[in-house]
Amino acid sequence: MKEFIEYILQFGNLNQQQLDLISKKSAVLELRKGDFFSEAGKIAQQVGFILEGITRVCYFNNKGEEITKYFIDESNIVFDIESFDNKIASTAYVEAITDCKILVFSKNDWQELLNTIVGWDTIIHKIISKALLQKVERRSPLVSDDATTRYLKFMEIFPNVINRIPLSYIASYLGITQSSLSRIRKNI
Amino acid sequence: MKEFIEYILQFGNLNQQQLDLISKKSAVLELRKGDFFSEAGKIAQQVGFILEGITRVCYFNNKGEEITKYFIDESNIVFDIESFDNKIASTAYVEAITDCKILVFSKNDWQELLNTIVGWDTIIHKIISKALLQKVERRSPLVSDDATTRYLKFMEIFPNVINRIPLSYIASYLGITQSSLSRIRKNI
DNA sequence: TTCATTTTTTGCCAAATGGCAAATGATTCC
DNA sequence: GGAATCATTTGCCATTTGGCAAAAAATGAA
Repeated sequence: MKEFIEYILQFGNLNQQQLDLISKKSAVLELRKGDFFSEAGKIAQQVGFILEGITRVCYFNNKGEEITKYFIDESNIVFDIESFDNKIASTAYVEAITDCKILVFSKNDWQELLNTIVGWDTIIHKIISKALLQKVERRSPLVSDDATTRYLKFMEIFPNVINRIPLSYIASYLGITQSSLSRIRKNI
Repeated sequence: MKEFIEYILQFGNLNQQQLDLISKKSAVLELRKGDFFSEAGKIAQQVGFILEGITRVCYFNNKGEEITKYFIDESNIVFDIESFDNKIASTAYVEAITDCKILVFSKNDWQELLNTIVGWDTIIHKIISKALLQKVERRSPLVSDDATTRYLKFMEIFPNVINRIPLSYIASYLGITQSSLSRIRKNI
């Protein structure tokens, strides 16, 4: 919980009473490696904040290949706004790729916090904007660089992910095959 | 202006008086092909809405190559939030790649609208979230598909851009060389 | 430890893409 | 119209990456 409080206070001020209320509405969800936080085809029902572990957001392309869109690790929000806000089916899976502890808020509680805490909506908007911007920035280099450069940038962006997850997920994130990535690593 | 009113009313309701105020604060900026709407290294000073024409957001990578991150065309917002909000130097250029008419709001006027019009901030947040989501969705396929598929998807996403801009920009957006794109087109 | 399973590396060859330069085509300006 | 400029296509060959399958290494369970 402490991590989450710290996180949100970056984006605006809240008093102790407000923080307590937020705290009271949250729960800790424990996922085993391989469990799903949310699934494609279902409407997102909760907002999460990763306390421990790594998740990946993925989908299946039209060839049936599983594509990793990005990773979400400690101290980041895991949240499918589009599905949550618009009540439409999610297009991606969020899978725990290590054991995870995730702070979660249900849809109802989340809404209640928005209605109760003055300024909470502004903080949330800032958090969401930042998270989305981050995603854009993390995807862009993947397009224009060659595979080796992409891998080097990946290591910069996710230094604490590299040795904790299978190579295949990284390859799928980088848009290359596992074999190619293995060869690329050998040459570094 | 009509286009902009229509655009914002998708995201929330405003009365005539409010719309008039918004109208009054806007100006029309005309750019010639090749002109910059904003430049890397400078702090974004305005919010734009494209009435006519196409712009591209681009930057130079560490090899000195010019990379097109994405295109922004008619009826879309052109806005570097990160630079605008945080008063930090922009990391990208926004270049008109056809002659453009852009509705612009200065930083001051924009701020004034936020302070004056109740509910404007919520609408803006929705607009920004949507624009950012769109960017993420437009970048993702570029990573995991082969070049031909990327080009086909590009044509779906930007049907009215293809024949109005040079091939080289599209190639740079797709992350391939102009020659490769030319060959790919021949095979379709 | 030992066996089974999963993950990673490697070899082979095919296919895709890049780099460079020249040829062709289109546009603009005088 | 003609010259200059810019955009696109093409040829040639080098390099990168993919596809497939087998070997090697790492991990986990009994």
